[in-house]
Amino acid sequence: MPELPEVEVVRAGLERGVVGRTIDRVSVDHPRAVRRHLAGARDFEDVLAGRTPTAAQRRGKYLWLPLDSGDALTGHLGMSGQLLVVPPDKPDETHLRVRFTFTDGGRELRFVDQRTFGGLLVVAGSLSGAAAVPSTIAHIARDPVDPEFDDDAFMTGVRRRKTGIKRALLDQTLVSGIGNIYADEALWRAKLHYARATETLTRPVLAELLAQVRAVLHESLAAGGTSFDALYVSTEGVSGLFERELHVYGREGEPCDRCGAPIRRDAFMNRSSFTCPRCQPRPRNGRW
DNA sequence: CAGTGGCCCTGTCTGC
DNA sequence: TGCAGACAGGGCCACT
Repeated sequence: MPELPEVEVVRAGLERGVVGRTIDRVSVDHPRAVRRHLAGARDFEDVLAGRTPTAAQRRGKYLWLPLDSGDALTGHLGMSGQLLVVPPDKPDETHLRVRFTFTDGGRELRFVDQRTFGGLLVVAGSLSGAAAVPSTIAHIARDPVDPEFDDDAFMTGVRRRKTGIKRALLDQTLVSGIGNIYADEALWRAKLHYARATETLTRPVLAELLAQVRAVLHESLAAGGTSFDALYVSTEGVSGLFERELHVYGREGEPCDRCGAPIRRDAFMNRSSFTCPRCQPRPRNGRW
């Protein structure tokens, strides 16, 4: 559920709450949370003790903290991951997976994850250049709010695909940060059906879609992200307020805010797609 | 090679 | 009441 706006809220919280503080001890309570750290949970704990995060970075839905050692603590929240900065005497969360304490004795960093789709790992010495990203994230495209995002390359890339537009929006190697919620919202705003064939979309249509993607991401950021339940919260445990501004996602049967037609839910890629059947007519033969 | 679909995981909700 | 099944879904990986 955390998509770009939610992950950005967490990144900002890490910048405020963790950067510049020296890690004292790390304890992994659930090995699956560090399964991508191939050297194992014990190594994860050992290599982080005594290290100091120097920044909090994000690309798409990935987060990383460059460390004074030159390594990077990298993470993904998956479906239900939370990074909380809380007082040490706060009772442990039910799904606490990793705990970080700091040498100043102040607030702890806790990785909490009910469904364990998320995870943390340390990527060794991969941050030499100023713009470098950890090697495990190198295949992820820039996101639409990144100043260096290449609009032309995105439009060319979409038109070269042979698939539906929503699949393209969800492909993190083409454009990152967009998940099921914001894909549906941006497509509704652009009046495009999710199955529209990518090769039929003109550059002006794609430019408009990209503008709507950016609009919905920025509006959600301003609202602190979208929280359907307690699964997405900021580092301070605060929910976002953007759910009340959603036009289609999760609104099956409710009237479209533009035309009044009841919102439709379709099965799509083992999940759901929400559309207005009138504003976003289903293309024939994947075309129009 | 690109595109597609199955799977991982747990809590909540619905229907028999 | 109890239990099975559906659903939530990002990303990885196997398969076509």
